[in-house]
Amino acid sequence: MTRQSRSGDATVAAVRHFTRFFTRRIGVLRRRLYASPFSLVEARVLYEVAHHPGTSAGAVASGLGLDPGQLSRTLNALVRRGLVRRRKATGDARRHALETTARGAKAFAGLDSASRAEVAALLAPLGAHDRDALTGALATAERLLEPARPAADEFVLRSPAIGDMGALTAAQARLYAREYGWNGEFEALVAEIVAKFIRDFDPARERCWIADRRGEIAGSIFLVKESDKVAKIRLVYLEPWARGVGLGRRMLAECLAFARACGYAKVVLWTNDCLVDARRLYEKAGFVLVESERHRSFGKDLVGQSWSLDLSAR
Amino acid sequence: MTRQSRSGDATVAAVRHFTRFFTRRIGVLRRRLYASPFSLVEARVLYEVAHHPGTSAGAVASGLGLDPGQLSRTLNALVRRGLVRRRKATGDARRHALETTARGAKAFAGLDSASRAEVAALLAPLGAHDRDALTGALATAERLLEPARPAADEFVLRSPAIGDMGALTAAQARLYAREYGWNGEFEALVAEIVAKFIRDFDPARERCWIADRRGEIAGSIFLVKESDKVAKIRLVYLEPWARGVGLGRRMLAECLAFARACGYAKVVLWTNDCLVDARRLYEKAGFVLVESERHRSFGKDLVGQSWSLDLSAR
DNA sequence: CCCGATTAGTTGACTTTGTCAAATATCAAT
DNA sequence: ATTGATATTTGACAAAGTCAACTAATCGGG
Repeated sequence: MTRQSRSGDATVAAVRHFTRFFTRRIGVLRRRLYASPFSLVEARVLYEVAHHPGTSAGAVASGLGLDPGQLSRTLNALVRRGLVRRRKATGDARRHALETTARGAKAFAGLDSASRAEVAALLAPLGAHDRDALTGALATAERLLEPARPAADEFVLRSPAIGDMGALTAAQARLYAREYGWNGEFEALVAEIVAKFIRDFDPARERCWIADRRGEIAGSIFLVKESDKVAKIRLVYLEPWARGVGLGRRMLAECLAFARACGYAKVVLWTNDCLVDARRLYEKAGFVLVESERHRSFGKDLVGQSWSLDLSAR
Repeated sequence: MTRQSRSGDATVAAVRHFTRFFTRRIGVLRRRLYASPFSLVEARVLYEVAHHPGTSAGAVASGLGLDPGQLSRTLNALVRRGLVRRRKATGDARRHALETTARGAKAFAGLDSASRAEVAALLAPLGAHDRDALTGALATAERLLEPARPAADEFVLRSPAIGDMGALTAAQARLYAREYGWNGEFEALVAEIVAKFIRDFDPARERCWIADRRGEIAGSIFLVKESDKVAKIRLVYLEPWARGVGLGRRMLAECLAFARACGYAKVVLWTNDCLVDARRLYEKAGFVLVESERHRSFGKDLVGQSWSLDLSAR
């Protein structure tokens, strides 16, 4: 997937290249639509109205990037054909609430499934792995091109698949390298931890959760067995773009629920004091700081912290 | 980045979602062009002619996905304005060779740099890491959407950056899982090997090459020290889409040249007999099979092979 | 409650883009 | 030279996109 820091120019070139490529590729997809009785814009408007019943013309126009005038005319055509209804909106008489008629909904369903089939045909030659890779790549591209915070409900907590351990290693190594300047030593440490996790995995008492958004890894948390009564949380991380939507809390809660269900009496973890957000998370969950010691690791002077949570209390 | 096998439907939905997103995003970029005296199609045609001097109308039309008629008129407009020249092509009098005039080249340069600046502005909020991630993601997406074999000269051999070891681990684990059904044990092994490589790295006598195509990892090869006189090749792999363009040979050659320069007398490697392509590569480079033994690893019954190359001979 | 400024949407008058079929000029091969 | 293909142009439109003027409602003070 990645990378050696390239110049800004190279990225600009890559984006322009992709834009040209995709314009051509989309062009092909678009043209196909002409087997239907709808023009491309009509189909897009129908899609928008079908997906957001009750929207206003303005919302549709800005959602599709269309000129309000053009949209008005397109809507007229759809209304004339009995596919879309304009209804008085509640409160503001300037705007109309738009919705599809029964006929419009049916026409849209036809269009939609045709479009789906077309894309499915495009993807037919790809194997499962390539599909997953494509899904993730598109999610990454969109996230980076669109400066908007993802919604909490887009994240799924799932167990790891093959390759995820390596991907996690890469993600964490890169994250801490750019945020704190840690060196390859940290990547080696993570690689050793995940290798050990795979080798000694006890499915009944250990688990790993991957936070996944549209096929892109957003974070992780591991629970491993230290002894019969003590579990240890490891490799907690969250991509910066996935922070601030309560995902960390959710992951920790999931992890602790599992620890309780396993009958552990205590959960411990080790972290560094520079990871402020994570520390706050542990405190809120009831963890207490047990020990703190200076150490030199990953090319930096750090302060390691041991935290502990008593599960038998409560 | 990644993934847990999702249904075909989910990928279709992801592609459709991205198409809508990108259509809107491109729309914004396109409109900006209108500050110039060129229409969008004129600009695109000018771009194509400037980049491929001497092309024919047909080539431009199919390259941009334009109707030949539309293109003909657009060319007329550009010729009328003195920006493009039609010249008799050598051999075939039906087609004209197209090229920009001096004025056309100048106009194009202005457009081009404006477009570059615009994309650069779009990317301005991104840090180096995000830029690299975007570059790689776009390369992945394009590769998967366009069924065309990459050209040999697009691949660069470079040394690893932070995160590459984890990414390699993921890539190899996934590759061998889908091609040969190997399980997580293999991923653990790779993670251990890369961890050890980082920890014990001897820059004078060891090296790792990453094959990189447009920010996407396409393969790897490692040379590590076994003893003063013996080096070992490890973790050789090549993505299926990067095969068949002589890249494997190039990587092995690079690696062996380095081994020679280091003064090693012998290079050894261990592989499995099911990796047929790799074996052929080693044979061609002069390696001889030293030993072969059955073993059970990665959830499969395999035949391991030790190969050796004497560097002192020759 | 009224008044000016804003906002949502419509309409008219365009230009640009995209489509399709027919026409013209070669070319390649018998 | 004739025939069937290929490259490009032209004509006639349909669809998409732009821009400014216009209508009707709403909002935020006085």
